[in-house]
Amino acid sequence: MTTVAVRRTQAERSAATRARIIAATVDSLVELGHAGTTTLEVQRRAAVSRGALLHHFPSRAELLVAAVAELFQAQRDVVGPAMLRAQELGSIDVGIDILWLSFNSPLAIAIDELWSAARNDAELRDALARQDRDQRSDVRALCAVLWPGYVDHPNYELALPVLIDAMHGAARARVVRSDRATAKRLAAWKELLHQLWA
Amino acid sequence: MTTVAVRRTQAERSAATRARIIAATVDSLVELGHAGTTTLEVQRRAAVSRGALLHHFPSRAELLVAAVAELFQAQRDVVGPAMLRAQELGSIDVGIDILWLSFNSPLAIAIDELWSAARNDAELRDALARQDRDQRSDVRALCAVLWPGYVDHPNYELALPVLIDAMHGAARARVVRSDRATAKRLAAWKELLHQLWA
DNA sequence: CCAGAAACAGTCATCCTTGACTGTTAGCGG
DNA sequence: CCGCTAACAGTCAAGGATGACTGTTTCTGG
Repeated sequence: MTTVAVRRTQAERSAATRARIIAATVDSLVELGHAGTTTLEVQRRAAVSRGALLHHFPSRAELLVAAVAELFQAQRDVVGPAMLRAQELGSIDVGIDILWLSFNSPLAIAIDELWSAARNDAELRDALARQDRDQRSDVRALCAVLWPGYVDHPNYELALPVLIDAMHGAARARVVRSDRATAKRLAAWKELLHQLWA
Repeated sequence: MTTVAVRRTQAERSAATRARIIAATVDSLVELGHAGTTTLEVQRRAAVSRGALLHHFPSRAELLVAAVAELFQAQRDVVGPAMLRAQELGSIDVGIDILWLSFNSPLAIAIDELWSAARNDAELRDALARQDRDQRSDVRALCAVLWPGYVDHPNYELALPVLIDAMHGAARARVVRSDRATAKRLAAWKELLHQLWA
């Protein structure tokens, strides 16, 4: 019984394996957190041998850093579709709902998990700092699309960072709070922007 | 050479050792994070034997839960003195500076570290959820003292949760951002409250 | 003053993780 | 078609963490 596998170039095989490994890493980060994401766990989830894993990522640190880059790219693909689906762009309320999505994706959770680890890992911290700068630009651009009518409002630059920080904080606090509390937050943010951008 | 140690009751000895262990745990949480806070590390810092540590806290989990309670109590003692030192209570700016203190103490960092771990530890999560409720009451009471002149303002209830969430988010983002960014945040919050509570 | 319990001390087996190491296969350039 | 290299497979040693276990000291109630 000979293998009748589809012939693939080495580059294709390699890329596929690498992608599987990173996807497994992200899944593990979401489900088990940074501490639970051992190289063995990733290896199991990706169904690769130890040799394959170590070949692509010589150390656990390099694996996580690679995951950072991947997460950043994937995060971009989360909000875009939501924006396209939104009928009534320009509304404060719809904009906040969409923006909140980007803090709720599994990717955001994985990134958050890495932030925690970064406090004691200089290499990871640098990687995340660079990624954070890029991501902030993205978010700013996103907001400009969400609320084109308000970008020139004198309170626009004031409210945006506060709103984003608040979402960060609320997303984090969700671990120990109820869903109802989160819903209240959403309402409060909408009310706040309505007042500030009146 | 007989020991000439001061005679202490068992309860005193026990309490002292227990306190040393918890203090060491908090220190380790701040310096090394949750993952780095092993029972061995705590044992070394507290200069106690393994038997002593395991006697007071049979498992690592119980140690961390005990640290939660201790942290909560200690957190209370951070802001109080700052409030007393403040000359000009009632001012928005001073109030924000003081409130921000409570997010900068080592204790806040340790608590944050435990929040990260709580996502994968039900026992810890429950302990933190209870503590979070208490702490939120405390913060509300603190704000009432900081801004007695605004508690009846129609926007008071609206602004407070947003401000606190934003501080949470900013405190967390500090890991990957500059101090200058933090200073900007402080200014923005002040400006925001000035507008909302005009 | 003494029996017993609480508070500590020190050691150990077990488990887990990590990355190094050796062996094998599949594709690519010449 | 052939030698080489990248891609993968599987095993292993070293280190560290955890909690169980046994032994010793210190206090307290009767």
